[in-house]
Amino acid sequence: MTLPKLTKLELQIMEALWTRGEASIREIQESFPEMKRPAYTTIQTTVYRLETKKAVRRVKKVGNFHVFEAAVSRNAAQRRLIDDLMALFGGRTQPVMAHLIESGKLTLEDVKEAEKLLRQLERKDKLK
Amino acid sequence: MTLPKLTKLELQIMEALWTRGEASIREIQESFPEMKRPAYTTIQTTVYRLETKKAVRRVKKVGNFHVFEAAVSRNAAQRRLIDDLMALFGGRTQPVMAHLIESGKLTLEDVKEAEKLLRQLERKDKLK
DNA sequence: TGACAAAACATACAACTGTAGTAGATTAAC
DNA sequence: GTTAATCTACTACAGTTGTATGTTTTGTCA
Repeated sequence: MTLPKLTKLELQIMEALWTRGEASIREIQESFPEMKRPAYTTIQTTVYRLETKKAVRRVKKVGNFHVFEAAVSRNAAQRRLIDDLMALFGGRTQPVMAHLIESGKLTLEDVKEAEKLLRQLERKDKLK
Repeated sequence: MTLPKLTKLELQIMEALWTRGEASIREIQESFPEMKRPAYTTIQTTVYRLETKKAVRRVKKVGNFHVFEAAVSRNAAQRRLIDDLMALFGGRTQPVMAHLIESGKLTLEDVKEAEKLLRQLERKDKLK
């Protein structure tokens, strides 16, 4: 059972659920910056679709509205995004890194941090 | 004039053009691994759409077939892909790096390489 | 030069996505 | 209880993408 592919809007909705834990359609809608807030029913339809994809589930009903929560973790969803991108690059990280650097998004600190993480991981691997 | 968003199939077609320089529909089609080779007309339709998007142009006609070439660079297209992904992460590279590391795609060499690149860039910046 | 092969071009169509309107149900508020 | 606000559930529709078919054009070779 692989986790579904999520679109941009779907991800924004998931983001609201991930940060809040639970939310109603209205709350999700209001989490969008006022200037680019889709109609209530747009959010609703998309949440329903997420439900069909098993990315979201309803947890309870309060008053006359339902409360939803994420059924897939942020981590898994993000991993999926990155894996998909990497597949487009034939799994090679080098071009990706190069682009990140050229565009100035990757700083020396980021890289140092990454290096630390890697060394930690290495140690852990040795233990087993 | 921003460069168009390309889908997976479109990118695969572009890849064929980027590596070959020029190619006919037939050649593009045959660049796909036999087991997952779309029909000739599928490629054709998609190339036409790429033409509409100005990502591809026809350079000449040889015999009764057209020869196409990429009208956007691999570099620009890849940059676009990564920018789009980064936007989903709010521009923060950290989570992306973390995922790459966790999934074992990013090695210590990769990171060292990135560091070198960064230092070079830094020097260049100082000069101006 | 006429038949055949290959390519081009136009058209189609279903799935998916973003978008939203409407009708009817539910709840809250007097 | 009646009404106003809010939700839900259903329906719709246009743009994009992957897929392909059918028809027309072009080129080649006997």
